[in-house]
Amino acid sequence: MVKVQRGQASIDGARRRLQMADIARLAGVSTATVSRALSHSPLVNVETRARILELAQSLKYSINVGAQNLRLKQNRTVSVMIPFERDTRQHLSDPFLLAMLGSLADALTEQGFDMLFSRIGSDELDAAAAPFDSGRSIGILLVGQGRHHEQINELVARHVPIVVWGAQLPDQLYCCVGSDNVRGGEMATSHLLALGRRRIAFLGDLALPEPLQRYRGYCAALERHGIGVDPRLQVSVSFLPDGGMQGVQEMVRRAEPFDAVFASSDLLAMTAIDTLRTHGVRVPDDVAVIGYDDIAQAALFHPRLTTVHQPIAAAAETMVAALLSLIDGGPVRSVELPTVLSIRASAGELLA
Amino acid sequence: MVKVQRGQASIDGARRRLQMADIARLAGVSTATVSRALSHSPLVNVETRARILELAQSLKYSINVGAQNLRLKQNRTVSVMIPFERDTRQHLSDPFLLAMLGSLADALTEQGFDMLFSRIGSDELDAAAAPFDSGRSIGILLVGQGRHHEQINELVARHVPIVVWGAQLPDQLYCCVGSDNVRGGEMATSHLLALGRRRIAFLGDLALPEPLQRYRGYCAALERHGIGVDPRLQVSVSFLPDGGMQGVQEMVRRAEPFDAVFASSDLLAMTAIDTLRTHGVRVPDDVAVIGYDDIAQAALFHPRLTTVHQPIAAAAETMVAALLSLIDGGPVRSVELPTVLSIRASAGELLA
DNA sequence: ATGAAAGCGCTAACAA
DNA sequence: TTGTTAGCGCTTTCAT
Repeated sequence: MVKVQRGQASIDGARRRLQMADIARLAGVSTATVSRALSHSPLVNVETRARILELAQSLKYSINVGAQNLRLKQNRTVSVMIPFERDTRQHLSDPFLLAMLGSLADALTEQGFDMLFSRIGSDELDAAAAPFDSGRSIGILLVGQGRHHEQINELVARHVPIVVWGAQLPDQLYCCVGSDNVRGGEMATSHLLALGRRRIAFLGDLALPEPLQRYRGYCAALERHGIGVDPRLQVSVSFLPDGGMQGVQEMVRRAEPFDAVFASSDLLAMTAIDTLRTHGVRVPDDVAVIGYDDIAQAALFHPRLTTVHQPIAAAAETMVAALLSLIDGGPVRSVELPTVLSIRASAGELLA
Repeated sequence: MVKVQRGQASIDGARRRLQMADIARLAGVSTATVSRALSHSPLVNVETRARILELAQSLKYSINVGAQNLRLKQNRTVSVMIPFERDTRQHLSDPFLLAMLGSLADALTEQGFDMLFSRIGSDELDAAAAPFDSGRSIGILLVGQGRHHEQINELVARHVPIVVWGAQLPDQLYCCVGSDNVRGGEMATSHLLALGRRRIAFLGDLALPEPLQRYRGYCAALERHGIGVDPRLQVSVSFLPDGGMQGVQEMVRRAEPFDAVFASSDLLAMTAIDTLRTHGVRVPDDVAVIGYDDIAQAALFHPRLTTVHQPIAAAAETMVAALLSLIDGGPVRSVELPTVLSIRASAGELLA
C-alpha cells in the first residue's frame, strides 16, 4: 500500500517535475549554461541559447521559483489581508472590497509581484505578520485598519513592512493610504445642505477611523452652516449589508424626523434606500441619500446613487508603490487621495 | 552609493532576517536540534526543546518556508484565478465572486494552505499554469470557466491539477464543481409559471456554459407547461452590472410584452429591476423578477429578491477537497451541488 | 540526545 | 563560451 501525503505529488502516479538538470541533459550542456540561457545572459552562445530556450518552452519548463528565491535571497510575493470580525463570521460582501482586491492584484502583477491573499480574524491580527516572518512574502497590504491601530503600530515596531488602507491617525507609525475622509464627509453634507436638507442622518460605525473622519467632515459642514450637530441623527451600524436596514429602522424607532441620509458606504446607502422604500419613504423627495465609495452599481441603482468617489485604481497603485518603496528603504509618506462627489439622482442635481 | 534592488531588503537599512543558525547559536545547540525542536520531535530533550521554542517565539523566529519546501519537496500553496474579459478591462464587480473568494480563502486556510490569487486575462488562459509550472503552487482553482473549455482541457492533458467552478460539459476532462444550473433554471421558471406569468424574459450570455444551462432549464420548464420558447424573450447580456440595464432596455426596444424576468445573476436581476423602475414598471406587480446566486444583498434589496441559492461555502469546500484529492492521485468526480429557490417578494410567495 | 554532513534546485564566482 | 564548485536555509540520515 502506498502512503500518500497531502500537498505533495503522489509517489506513484505523477511524474517527477521537470528541472533544470533535465533540460541540461537534453541539451547536452551544464545546468550553469541553462541557467544563463534562461536569464538571457549574453555570456552564452546565441545558438546554444536559442536551442535551450526552445527546448524549455516546448517542454513547458519553468524555473523553480522557490529554489531561485532561496539562492538569490529574493522574493516577489506580497501579502494582502482583509480583516473580518470573528463573531459575525460573515462572508465578504462589500463590492468595494472586491474592486479593491482586483485593483491590488492588477497593480502587483504590473510590478511583477504575486499576491498571497488571506482573510484574517480581527482578534488575531498579531498573526498577520506570519507570512512575512516565514519569508513567504516581503510585505503586507492591509485593507481596512478597523480597530487595530495599536496592533499595526506594533508590527511596524517589529520592522514588518506594512501599508494600510484606512484613515490617518495621530501616533500612527505605519504608512496609511486612504481617501480624504473628512473632506468627503464635508462635501457630501454640504451638498445635502445646499439642497435645503437640514436633518441629515449619519450612518456609520464611529469606532472605526474612516467613518469617524467622515462624521467629522459631516459635523464641520453642519457647523459651518450654523446648524448644530444632533446626536439623535447619528446611528452606529456596521459595514455589513444589513447595516443600512438597521440604521433606517433605528431612525424610525427613534421617531426622529430626518430629510437626508449620509451613509459611510454605498452598500449601506443602497440597503438604507431599500428599507426607506419599504417604509413608504420616497428617495430623494422625502429623504435624500448619499453614499461613499462610488462602486460600479451606484450608477445603476434606482435612484442613481449620489456618492463620494474613491479612486480605487489609484489607491491600489499608491499602496503597492508605497510598500515597495518602504521595503527598499526609500522614503514613505502616508497619502490622502482626493475625493470627488458623484452627484446623481438620490441627492438631486443642484439647479445651477 | 548603495544600489538598492526591488523586492529585496536594502543592504544597509534592514537587519538580516533571523534564521535557524541564529537560534542555534543563541541556544548553544546545532541547527539540527533546533529543527527537531521546532518540529516537536520527541528525539530532543524536553528541556532543550522548551528552551528553543521559547527563544524562537520571543524572537518571532519563523521557519523559512521557501527553504523548508525546497528541502521537503513540498508546497502548501494553491492558486486561485478569476478570468476577466480583457477588452472591457472591468473591475471585479459581482459580489458573488467576492463571497466565493472569501469562502475559498477560508476553506484553504482550514486545510493549512495558502492562497495565491491572480486575475487572468481570458485571452491568456494558457498562462494560467505558470504558477504551477514554476512550483509556486501545487494546483489551480479557476472560478468561472467562461469560454475556456478547450484551453482547460489542454491544461489537464498537461497534467496540471485544476478544479473549475462552472458547468459540466460533454468532453470535459477537468473536474468541475458547480450548482445544478439546469435544475435551478427550471425551478425559477416553474415558479414564475405557477405565479401565472407566461411571457418570461431570460437575461444571460448563452455563449457561457452556466447561463446556457440555466436557459435550458428555463426552456424545459416552459415546454413542460406546453408553452413554446420565444427567442424574442431571450437577451444576451454580460455578467457586468450594466447587463441588467441593457437587457431591460433591449426588451423595451423590441416592444415585446413580458411579465417576468429570469436573470442569470442577482447583480443582473437587481440592475434589471432598477431599470424597470425607471421605465415605470412595477416589480413584481407588472413584472416578476428572479435572480441567481442569492448573494447577501438579495435579501435586503427592495423588493426582496427571489433567487436561486448557490451554496457558496459548500462550493468552496468541495473545490478545495477535490483539488487536494486530485493532487494526491485520489479519485475525483465533478460535482453538481443542489440548488434551492429562495422565494421572496420580487416573485411573490405562492398562496399555498 | 545531539552533531556532522549531504542535498533539495538553483545561481554565480572562478577556472579553463 | 562553458563547466566546476560552493552555498542559499533547511531536514534528515548516520554516526556518536
